[in-house]
Amino acid sequence: MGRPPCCDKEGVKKGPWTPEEDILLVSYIQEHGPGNWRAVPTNTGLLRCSKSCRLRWTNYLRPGIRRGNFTDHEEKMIIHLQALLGNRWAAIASYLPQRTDNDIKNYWNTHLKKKLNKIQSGTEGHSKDGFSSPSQSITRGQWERRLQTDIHMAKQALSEALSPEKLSNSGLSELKPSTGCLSNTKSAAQSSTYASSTENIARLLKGWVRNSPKSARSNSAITQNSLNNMSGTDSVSSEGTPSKANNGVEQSETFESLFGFESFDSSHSDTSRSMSPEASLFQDESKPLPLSLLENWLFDEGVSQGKEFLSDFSLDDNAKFF
DNA sequence: AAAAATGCCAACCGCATGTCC
DNA sequence: GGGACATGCGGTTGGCATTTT
Repeated sequence: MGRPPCCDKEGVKKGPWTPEEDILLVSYIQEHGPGNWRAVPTNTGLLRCSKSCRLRWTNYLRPGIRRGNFTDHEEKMIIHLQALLGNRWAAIASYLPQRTDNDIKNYWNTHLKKKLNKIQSGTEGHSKDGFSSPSQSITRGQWERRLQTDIHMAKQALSEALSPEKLSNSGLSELKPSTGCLSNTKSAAQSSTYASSTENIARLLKGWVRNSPKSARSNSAITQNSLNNMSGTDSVSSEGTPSKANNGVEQSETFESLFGFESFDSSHSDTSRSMSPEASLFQDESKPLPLSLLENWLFDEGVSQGKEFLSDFSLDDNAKFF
């Protein structure tokens, strides 16, 4: 059966975090950087299990998180990615660096699933608008060709995007992690329905990011390790990561191309430009999922449903409903 | 105004996966 | 190679907030 869960210990507190706990956690991470979660409860005196600490940090406290108010574009991204990837929320979140997997999952379960159900039931049997049920969709060969075309275009865009001249022309080389982080934190505080206590913590984090490049760097290493695989790579230099940030922006465009997005909305542009350290790392050239990987996966047996769905549910069609 | 119903989201749980010795 | 431990991920739930009756 394996070992008992870490949270089974007696004296481990559960339930909502208090501002005091948040501050304890943040100040500890400020000093030591994220990671080694096992040691966090002991070293901070928090009566929380390590998992709880990690979750609290990654889903709530870490800088650069944007909360609430999903934009139309984000909605479309999520819908499309969900069709592509299924309920792989962490993978989906890697394409929306400022959103946590938990946030996206919640949003999907509470908003988008219903929306889509409504749409699908409303259009069932009506193939006009190009929105028919999967069972009567175009043939496998047709959608595979369509998909291959998309992927080909995306690859082309990617290679263009990653060409040196494009990278140096993007004007993002002045991007500094701290500024990005600050703006993100600010926007998070503005747009969300945070409890005031959490806003305080956001302010605390602002100061931290500004004052502690070392911490900011370590901080960046926590996000989406499975995808980023950033072990030992100092991806964020003390002066920021112009090239990688650029890659991120361009890759977003590439992804946009893959999905046929016409343009990112302003909020997305802002996100890209004011990217937090971890956000820029998300956008490192090795992540999110490389297209080739996605491509391989797409042609894997198990995802035919998603592909069928995609073939019928293009973003353009979908956009009519949002 | 109060009770009931519904929505929403932070947090928990347990399994999967990665890493280290 | 394999066991123990640490971390990540996705599904689920508890409880607060909001809306409806």
